[in-house]
Amino acid sequence: MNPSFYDRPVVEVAADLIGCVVRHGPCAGVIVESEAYHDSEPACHAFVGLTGRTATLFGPPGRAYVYRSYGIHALLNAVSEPEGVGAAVLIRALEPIEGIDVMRARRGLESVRSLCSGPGKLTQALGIELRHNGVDLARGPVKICERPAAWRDVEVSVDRRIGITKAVELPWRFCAAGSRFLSRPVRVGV
DNA sequence: CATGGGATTGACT
DNA sequence: GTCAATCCCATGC
Repeated sequence: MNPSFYDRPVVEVAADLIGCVVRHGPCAGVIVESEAYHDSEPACHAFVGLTGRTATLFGPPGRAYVYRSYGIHALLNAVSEPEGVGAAVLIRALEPIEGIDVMRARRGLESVRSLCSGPGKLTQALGIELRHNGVDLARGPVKICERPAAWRDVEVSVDRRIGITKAVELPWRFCAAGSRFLSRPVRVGV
């Protein structure tokens, strides 16, 4: 996927990434859940401005932003919008499609449904770590590729973001409608 | 230089 | 439902 794909409003990118494929080595999965973050709202790390931590977020679109959460988990984001704007799409869940036995070994689990059903889970399953911060998602080793044919016309549901304490009202969470591989169900009603 | 707060998960009541 | 694990980094003294 070209950098131009990411050089757009981050909310559009987040919605369009549903159905696309994340690859790392022998493992791959279809993105079924994503969230948008933008430096104009306080839930985004880039809200504090340009610092050592947020440099990747303000960098060129189409790179990976990987950071450690709660001291334990690595979370994968796709940097979006033009260079100079701090914005990224958090990849929150995948439907595993390749390298499932490798994922099982890394996660210590059998259930395919639980391998990638959360932002910390999918990085563990694919072997994505902090050292992948800044890699070009078009070149790898961590890559994001076009939607497979079966996902071309996937229906996307919208919801509020999960696990944040600020700007909770923004409807910036996107899910593949009806997917069984989400980190949490889509909230019905509002 | 010390401190505190997470874009989470899994284990346990 | 509750709660601890554990590390990076932004902030403030």
